[in-house]
Amino acid sequence: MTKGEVTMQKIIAAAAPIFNQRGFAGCSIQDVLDATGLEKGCLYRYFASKEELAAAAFKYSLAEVVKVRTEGLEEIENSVEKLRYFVGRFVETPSPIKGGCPLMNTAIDADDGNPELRELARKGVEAWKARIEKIVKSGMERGEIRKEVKPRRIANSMIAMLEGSLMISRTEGTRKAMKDAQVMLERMLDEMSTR
Amino acid sequence: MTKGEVTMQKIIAAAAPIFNQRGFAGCSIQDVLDATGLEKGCLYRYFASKEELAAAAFKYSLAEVVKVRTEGLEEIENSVEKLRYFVGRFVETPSPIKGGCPLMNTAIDADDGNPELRELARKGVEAWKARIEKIVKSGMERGEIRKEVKPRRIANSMIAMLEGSLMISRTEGTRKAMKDAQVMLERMLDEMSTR
Amino acid sequence: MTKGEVTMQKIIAAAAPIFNQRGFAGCSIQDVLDATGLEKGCLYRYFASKEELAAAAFKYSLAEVVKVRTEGLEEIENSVEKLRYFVGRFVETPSPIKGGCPLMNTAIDADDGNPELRELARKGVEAWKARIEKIVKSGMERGEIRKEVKPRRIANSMIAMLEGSLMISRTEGTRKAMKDAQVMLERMLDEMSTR
Amino acid sequence: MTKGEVTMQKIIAAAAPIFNQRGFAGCSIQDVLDATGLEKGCLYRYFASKEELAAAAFKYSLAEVVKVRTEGLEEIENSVEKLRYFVGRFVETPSPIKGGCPLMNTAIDADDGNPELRELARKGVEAWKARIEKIVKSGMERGEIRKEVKPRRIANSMIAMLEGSLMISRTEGTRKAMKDAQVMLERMLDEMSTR
DNA sequence: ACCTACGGGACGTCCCGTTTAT
DNA sequence: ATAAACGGGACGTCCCGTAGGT
Repeated sequence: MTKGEVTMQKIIAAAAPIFNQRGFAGCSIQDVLDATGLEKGCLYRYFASKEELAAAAFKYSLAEVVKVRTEGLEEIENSVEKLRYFVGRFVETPSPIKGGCPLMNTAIDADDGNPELRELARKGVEAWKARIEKIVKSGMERGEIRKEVKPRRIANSMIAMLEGSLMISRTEGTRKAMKDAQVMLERMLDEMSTR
Repeated sequence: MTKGEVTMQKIIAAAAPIFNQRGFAGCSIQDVLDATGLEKGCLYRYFASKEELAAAAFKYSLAEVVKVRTEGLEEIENSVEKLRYFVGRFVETPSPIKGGCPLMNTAIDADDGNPELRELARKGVEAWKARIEKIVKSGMERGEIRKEVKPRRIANSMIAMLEGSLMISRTEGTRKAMKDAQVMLERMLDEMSTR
Repeated sequence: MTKGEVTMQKIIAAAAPIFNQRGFAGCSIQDVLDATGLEKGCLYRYFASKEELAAAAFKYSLAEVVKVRTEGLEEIENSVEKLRYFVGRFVETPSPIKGGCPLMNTAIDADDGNPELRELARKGVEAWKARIEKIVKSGMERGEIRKEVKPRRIANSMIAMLEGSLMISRTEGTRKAMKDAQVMLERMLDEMSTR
Repeated sequence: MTKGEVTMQKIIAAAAPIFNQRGFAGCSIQDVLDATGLEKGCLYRYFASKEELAAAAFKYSLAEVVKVRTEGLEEIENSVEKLRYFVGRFVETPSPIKGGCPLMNTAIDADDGNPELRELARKGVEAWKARIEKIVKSGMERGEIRKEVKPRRIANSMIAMLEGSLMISRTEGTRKAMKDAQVMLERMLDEMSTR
């Protein structure tokens, strides 16, 4: 890793929580510079524009969040348990990037204007859904999940419930909504299980 | 309504979709002015600051959204049907203010900084939850809803599912996620019903 | 004086010693901003470029210097005494603008490039020479100064001696060179006097 | 002279007029490079910093100037003639380094900040003064110069007059001021002569 | 209600001085 | 000796939010 790459990563890591907390329009390049101790000329060597920096920061944030939320997931074999584990992990683990879930933040923040960010958020949701759908499908093949279940609907419901309750929890400043979501989702998982 | 009040309302109505779409930091007072045809000096006769304008715009947006989502609700007597109606209405009726659900937008946008807006969003969520909880409780009293049900959990789940799926739908550009949410919520309502 | 004019003067007064000390290329707009407490956007409302600001600052510096050096000059009637007074004043009074004589500084600093500043310095020297020449000529008319004297040569010699010795004094950090110049110039004045 | 020394001298000779014309802050290392056809990395093999290069360039400029101004001086025996010759040479010979007298330029340019250059300029003035004082003193010993004369005052006056008039001449674009200085200085020399 | 004045500050470009690798 | 990489930072434009004056 060259010195420049280190610097670039440093910038991204510093920018990620700033963009995640304050949104694209709500923070300035100067805020990022202050957080890194670097100067403008340096930053613009690595990122052609604020948009590009925001995109890199979002990718980083999303990767960090995914890493933390899926840690230990592969070691579980049973698909229902996998989903249950995933729900628990989401509910218990706070976002490693300050400012909450970058996927939701960016989806909302970039919804109008900033097509690049918007597209990245879209892909993030899509990949998440695909991952859940795959688990459900494989569970059906393995006979762990009932045949009538619609994988896409499960994926949408899980994500919606988790993100939605996260939003409520953040505005309320309590974890209650997330706990409620967990109960409901576990009930859903029980119902679709063949056991 | 005096002439001044008309002007004020005109400004608010113009500002609402702009703030809702682009967020507080993402749009300028000039954007609002352009939408009204008025000039800066005039706006400052009615609103002391951008924050104040944004707060007024949010209150307006929220009121509009609540009106549209609860229209016809009071005419339904059965509490389960009431909730079912509400879900349907949410899923089918787009936000009357451009830019999606102002509650979610503002909750996310104002999460860091802008305490006034943040507080307004909090109250909005709180009121919504209270309304649902009240319906559930009255349903329990009326024997329409099973006793084991936790009103708060129902409220949280409904709102989380609806807002979460709304977010997915917006990033995807499809209504699928919302339809899925509706199916799951109706299933939930069936289960809690005494019938 | 409008608020803007006050601000403009504040900027000029802050910029004058900075440019005078560090030269045009040797200082930055930011240095001036720091000295005023203002921000860039504000400064560029009043000055279109660094060059323009430097020109205004130089004009101000020169005017201050001239004011201080010629104070009390008009009350003296005899032309030789006038010149003597002027020499004394120059030797004893330090530049009111930090950084030494702005005329010499700018003449040297702007000698290559920066034609506007260069021209201002030229005019400054010209005016100074003209003033001295005028005193000499009037002295000749009044019979106080000998007829053979060449006014231009007196002007050139006085200015050269004063500015040259000022330069020496500054590099040495002593006032000796200036005192020596004073002695020589007074001797010169004695010789050209008819008394 | 090794190959490296040749390169070093080439750089210095190229840098001298550039620094002398534009000042330390007013020119860039790239300007020097362009004048030599070399590349940056190469220059930094010979000079550790811009300051160091500027110091070397100044030393070179000063040596060149002194050489040219004192050429033929030693062959003159009479001290008054020596001084007269010196004045003439100064007035008639332009600086061999473009941009005027490096001593004055550097004295002004480095007056604030850049202590190394400042010190070099100081030493340059000091040496010049010492040289003139020595001639005066030896003239007094030899009986060519009157006893009442103050060597230091003569040195200061000569340098001040010459440098001061040089400054005037450069801003005016005429040689008049220098010629006037020459006349005055020769008159001064006549007066101090015992003949 | 309009219009202009005002100070603030973000953005991005350019290039500088220096270091490193070749 | 060349050339690319690196961090620093100056410059100037644009527009923002706000205040006054008309």
